Amino acid sequence: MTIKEVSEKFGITQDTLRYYEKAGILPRIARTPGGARDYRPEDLNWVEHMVCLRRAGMPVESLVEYLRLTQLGDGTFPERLALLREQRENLLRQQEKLNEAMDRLDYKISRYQEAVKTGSLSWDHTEAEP
Amino acid sequence: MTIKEVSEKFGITQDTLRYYEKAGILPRIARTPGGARDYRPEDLNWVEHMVCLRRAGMPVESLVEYLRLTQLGDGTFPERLALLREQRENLLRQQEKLNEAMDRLDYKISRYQEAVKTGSLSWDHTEAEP
DNA sequence: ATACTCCATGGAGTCAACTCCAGGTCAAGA
DNA sequence: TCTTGACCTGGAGTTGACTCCATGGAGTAT
Repeated sequence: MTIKEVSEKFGITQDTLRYYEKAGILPRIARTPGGARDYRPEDLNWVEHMVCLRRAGMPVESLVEYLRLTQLGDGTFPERLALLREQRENLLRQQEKLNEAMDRLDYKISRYQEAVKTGSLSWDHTEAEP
Repeated sequence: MTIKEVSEKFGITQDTLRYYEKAGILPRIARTPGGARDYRPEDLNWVEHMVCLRRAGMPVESLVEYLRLTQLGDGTFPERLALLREQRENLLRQQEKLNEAMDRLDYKISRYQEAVKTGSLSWDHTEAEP
């Protein structure tokens, strides 16, 4: 599969794919005789995995380490497990922050809806207008 | 309240607080006769609000607009509502990405746990090892 | 042979959001 | 009065993650 097809399949640019490979979160992709990247099915799985984790905000640096361990073979299962657990904790913290912000937004939205309907905002000690 | 106290209260640096003010996501903070910032209780509410939304990844730019509208008065309720709704959509999308990544991590973690126990990883078509 | 399109590389540039720093003011304590 | 510590400002520097660009090779259609 060409880089163009892969970039379209996953909705990221070709530049990003090349950057990921250089950065080390994708393995060295096979080349055609002419030198063009030729993504194999296993590569696509890994690309999808990385794209998903990146979209959730996992740092490239951690993913580099993860690929490195994976390529070192089965002996690194415990380290990989530790790394994934740590990242899971990070995602969990991120989820909490999102939920907190979501609650705030929902509260504000409901207040503004009210205000738009009645034309004024009744005072509330939880308000934070400067 | 001094900038030091505020920074400790919310776990952000003094530099960040000054940056937020300059960037326009905090209102102009009152000063002591000597020129030092003196955060009032309403300021603290707003700071908390901004810190919470920033932690969830809401862009500074949107928050600037939000503060601007707020300071323009009650006539901007509809715009503020629209802005908050838009940001709510963003958080929702972010939540979905997080959930997707979380599922992947959990799956991987369970597989690695198994592997660490048995000493090997049985093959699985959903695997994405490069 | 020419043109066109896709792809490669190395390196520079961009962007958001801080973070750090130099040089200076101010108030309180020894 | 001198020192110390917290604070000020404007501006430069950093970080992470891309994104863009100039230049050049390959493969295909005319």
